Amino acid sequence: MSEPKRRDKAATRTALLEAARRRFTEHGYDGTGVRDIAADAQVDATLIFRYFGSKQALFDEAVRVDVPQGLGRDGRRDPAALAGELLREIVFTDRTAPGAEHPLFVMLRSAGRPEVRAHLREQVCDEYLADFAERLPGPDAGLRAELIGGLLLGIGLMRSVIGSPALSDSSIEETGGLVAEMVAALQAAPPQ
Amino acid sequence: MSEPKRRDKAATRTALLEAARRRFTEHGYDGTGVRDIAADAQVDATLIFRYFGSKQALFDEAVRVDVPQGLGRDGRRDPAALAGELLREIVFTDRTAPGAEHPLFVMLRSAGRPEVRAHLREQVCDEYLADFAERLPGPDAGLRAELIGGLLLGIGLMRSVIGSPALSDSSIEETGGLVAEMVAALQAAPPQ
DNA sequence: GTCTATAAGATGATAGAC
DNA sequence: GTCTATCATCTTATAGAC
Repeated sequence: MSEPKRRDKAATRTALLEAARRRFTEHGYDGTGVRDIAADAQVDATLIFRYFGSKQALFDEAVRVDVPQGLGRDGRRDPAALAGELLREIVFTDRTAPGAEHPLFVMLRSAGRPEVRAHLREQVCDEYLADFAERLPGPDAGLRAELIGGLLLGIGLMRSVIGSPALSDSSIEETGGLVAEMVAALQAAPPQ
Repeated sequence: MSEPKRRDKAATRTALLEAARRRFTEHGYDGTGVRDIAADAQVDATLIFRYFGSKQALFDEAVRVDVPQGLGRDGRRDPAALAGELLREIVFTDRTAPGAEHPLFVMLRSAGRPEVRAHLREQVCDEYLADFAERLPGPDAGLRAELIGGLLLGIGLMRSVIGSPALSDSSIEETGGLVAEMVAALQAAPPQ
């Protein structure tokens, strides 16, 4: 028998991070124990504290995401195209991959914690939606931008947590085409 | 000093149910302890087991909702009007009221539990969205219906858990007008 | 670099006194 | 109809042996 364990700090860390992302995504922060994560990663639970300090710190690192700055900032993309990009980046990720669910949805499932909610609002409203508000007409541009955010988040929710049949099976082209129409309508809508 | 407590079974039960709905909505199933609920309701924690049997049973009763059957079944309402009704019923409830958040969002925050997810999918897809699919054109009517579901759920999410500024402050008329435009666009969209 | 043992506290749930 | 006391189990986290 070879070594009983991979004596490799980096590999252990990565394995823990991926297992954490999977567990937190599926069961939320409170529903996940450090023992569960460690078992999935096939390492000892105490290593979590050795490498990350605490369960909370592991969570923070597992859901950390760098929002792609200025998604269409150089080009003058219209809102529908922007929405399409976000749809691909956030919603239509390959969820068969190791820790592939987008961090936004991991946070959504752990939104019981106030700090997680604050982080979520910051990221969604201030980072992702800022570009939309600039490109939408009317005095209610902010509201329209948030409606687009709600649409994208809702689609992701239907696919990942609710598991609705049609959306879960649909291709990004199919869904993206319909979403583009909805966003275009929002752009054309008269002030309410 | 008068009686130390309201000796009233019905009142205690109701108080527990309302406190449970509030707690479960805000902190999710796992983030809520029976002691928390009892403290909010100002009764003893053991009464939860006396009246409901278990924490899980209390949760089930707290989130039970009767889907209004056949929302526009008698009238031949179009999807945009139907969406408006759901928006009012599900999203724009008065959240200052006692246990007012719609049960769907309580479930969403406790979606770590598989049974809750199943219940959620059943209610959203089979009950709420069935009426839409019938009224939408094209071979992808089911997909379009789920997009509407995602939009409504996403809007509720932005308001309740994310707390996005514009949507949270908006009136149902304002938001409803924009939602109607988006749903109409979905109705008019060519098959993808 | 990894594991054993354990601390210190919270959890859901029960039995029985009042 | 309500409360006290308690159980068994689970939690995060730490100290220290190997």
